[in-house]
Amino acid sequence: MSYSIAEVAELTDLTPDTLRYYERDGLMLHPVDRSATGHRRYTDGDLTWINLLTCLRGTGMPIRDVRRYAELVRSGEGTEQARLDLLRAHRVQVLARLAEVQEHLGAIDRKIGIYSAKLEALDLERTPGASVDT
Amino acid sequence: MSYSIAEVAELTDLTPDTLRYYERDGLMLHPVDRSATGHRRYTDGDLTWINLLTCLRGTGMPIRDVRRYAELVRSGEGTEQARLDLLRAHRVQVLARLAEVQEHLGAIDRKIGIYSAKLEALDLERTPGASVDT
DNA sequence: GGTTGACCTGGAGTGCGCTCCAAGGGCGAG
DNA sequence: CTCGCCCTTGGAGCGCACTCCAGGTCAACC
Repeated sequence: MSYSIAEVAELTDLTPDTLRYYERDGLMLHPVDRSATGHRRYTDGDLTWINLLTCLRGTGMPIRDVRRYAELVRSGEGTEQARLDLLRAHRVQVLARLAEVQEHLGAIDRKIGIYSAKLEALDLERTPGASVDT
Repeated sequence: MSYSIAEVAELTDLTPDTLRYYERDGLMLHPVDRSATGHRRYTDGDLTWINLLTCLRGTGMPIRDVRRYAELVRSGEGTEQARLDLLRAHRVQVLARLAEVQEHLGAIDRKIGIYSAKLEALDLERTPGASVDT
């Protein structure tokens, strides 16, 4: 099975431009295969890889680190420890970032609570007969 | 109590440049007070506000939306519903983003698990007498 | 044979969020 | 009086990650 760039764009939620950009920038394991007319033909293996790219990018890994990871995989056996180190380091960063976001979100939630209470109080004022339990 | 820009930078983990940038860009509620010599003097109220800015920015709200929120607060009473709407919309986005990151992170964790197992197996191979429980 | 449409390439452009810089003011220490 | 320091302003520059464009190739269809 092989796919055109438009099909892959559809399947991965990336744009054709982004797919070409990733390839140029060394994020793919190999240059993508070409048809007789020079059009890209993506394999299932390519899709699997792009999926991993998406996970790394989607968790905020910078392009340059993704490229570094791709280079390690490309280098083949013997780089497993380095790959693992890279992924683990990234994992630590993501967890830290998640914790930070959750903390900030907590503060925002408290703010939302304050505004909600304020507005509800105003509502009750305007409709004095309304039930307290709504 | 009032603070120099350097002190605020220290307290908020922002740079003086960023603080000036936020002010220029309309993210502050008011232009910051100045000393007789034209130096910025931040109040405790300013600090509280910057803290909120940090929560919004730290959860990924774009500058332009933070500015919009600042404008609403500046406009005073009557904008509470709009502020609440803005915060709630942001909250929804943050939760969606968090879920996405967590999903991607799960995939990465599985990858880490695979590499860990692989490398552990290799280790055992190299040190045949080692205990299985380490 | 002309047109359409998908794709190609190299390179320029964009939006975001800072970040840095040059030129200058004011003030205390030596 | 000079030096060093902290601050001012307006404006330029930067890194990131795309995103867009011009000009061209090829195959298929009318």
